[in-house]
Amino acid sequence: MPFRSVKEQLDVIKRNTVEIIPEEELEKKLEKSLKENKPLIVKLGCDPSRPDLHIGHGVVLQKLRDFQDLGHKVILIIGDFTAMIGDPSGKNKTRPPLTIEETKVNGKTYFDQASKILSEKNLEIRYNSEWLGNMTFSDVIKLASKYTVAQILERDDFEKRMESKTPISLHELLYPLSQAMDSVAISSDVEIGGTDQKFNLLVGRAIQEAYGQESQCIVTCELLEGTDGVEKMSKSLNNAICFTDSPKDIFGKSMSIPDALIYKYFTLGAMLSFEELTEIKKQLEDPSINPRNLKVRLGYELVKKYYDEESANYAQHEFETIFVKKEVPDDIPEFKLDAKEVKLVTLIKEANMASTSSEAIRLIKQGGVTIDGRKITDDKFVIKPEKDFVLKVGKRKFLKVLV
RNA sequence: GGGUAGGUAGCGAAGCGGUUAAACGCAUCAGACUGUAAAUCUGACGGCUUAUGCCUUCGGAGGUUCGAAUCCUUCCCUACCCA
Repeated sequence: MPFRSVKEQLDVIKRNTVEIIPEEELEKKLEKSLKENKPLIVKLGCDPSRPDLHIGHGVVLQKLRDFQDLGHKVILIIGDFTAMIGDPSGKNKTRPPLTIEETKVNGKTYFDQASKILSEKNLEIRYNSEWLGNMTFSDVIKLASKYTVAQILERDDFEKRMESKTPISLHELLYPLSQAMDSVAISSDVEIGGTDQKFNLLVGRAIQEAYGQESQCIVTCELLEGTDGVEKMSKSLNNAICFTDSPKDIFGKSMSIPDALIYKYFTLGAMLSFEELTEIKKQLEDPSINPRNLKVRLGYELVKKYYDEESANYAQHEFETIFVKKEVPDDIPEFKLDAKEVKLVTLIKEANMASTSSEAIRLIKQGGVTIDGRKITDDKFVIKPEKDFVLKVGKRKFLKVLV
């Protein structure tokens, strides 16, 4: 398949990226690829210890997709072997290592989710245990000799951990090197990652060179803040909009982001076209337009991107019903009640509306529980239902109880 | 190898023999309010079918005591300084 001109390709590649290092080299690679009609090898490393993808990952995956659409070959590396080390980034703590089996399962999950964005064309998946698992100790020593302690310790995470006196295990220092080895193994031309991966990606360049290869170019993408607006998006920080979230959740979570983040989410999350973004920007600056309405649009666009238009409409409708009109949504889970009478606490717990009875009691006492819209604050309340009823626990848990 | 400081609930961090299920902050959840699952304010925040009751928690295991997160012994783990 014919490639587009270098300039056109660069335009696509540059969109929503932070840095291309070094840009001239990428240009040369693209020229060469065009001349020889040979696709570039584009690498993305995936961490199977955290298989829950969120829209922050979406930014990077979309970039990968761009490369696919430009006709290049994308290799997704499932870091099943490196997961046994645990990437020291993100959390300033040593991560619990995973077994190879766990990482295999997670890798599959990762891929399933990633295919919401990636195309099947021009895609290859490799597990890095394939080559890292076969390295002998002397191979490791050879690899380790290519980089210095001072260079490794330059990495931001390590520096911070040294400062705060949190432990760094020796094997964690090897993480950037093993990731670099992946680049050597597949002779990647380009590696993509979030800006937090910059260090690792650069190590890849150095190690490839040390192994007699041409260095990869690196393309970094912006990180998306989580719904709290402060920390970067991460499942463990509970501020992530995940690929696997229900349309309802994606919508609701979008509504909960701070106003300042609206534009960024439209750009990086929903990835609207340039024209649409300009329009959004204009609306954001217009004081007569309620930012809430833009968030409604955002929620809609995100659901549309990750599900479809119908789900988006539905999620929006549900949100309006529950939170604006404060009504019961159309579609709520059902629970068949067998007994003639039951304590409310028991029912809440058994229907999984609360995880413990203490929690159920708390919810009742705090006025968070209603039956058919009637607030129940007596924690000893016993239900003797004659007909079906709707139980509401907290803000957004509904249950239709069938008698 | 020598020394010092530590390991407390989801996280951070007080407490250092009794009224301590354990201050405080963050996170979480609920209520009020609203433009929203935003912000703010208020409250809850170990478990038990609910009890001025019982059970389980302060790195692990023992011990002293009427009583231990707090004292002792021992083991495990971490950081820092010196070598």
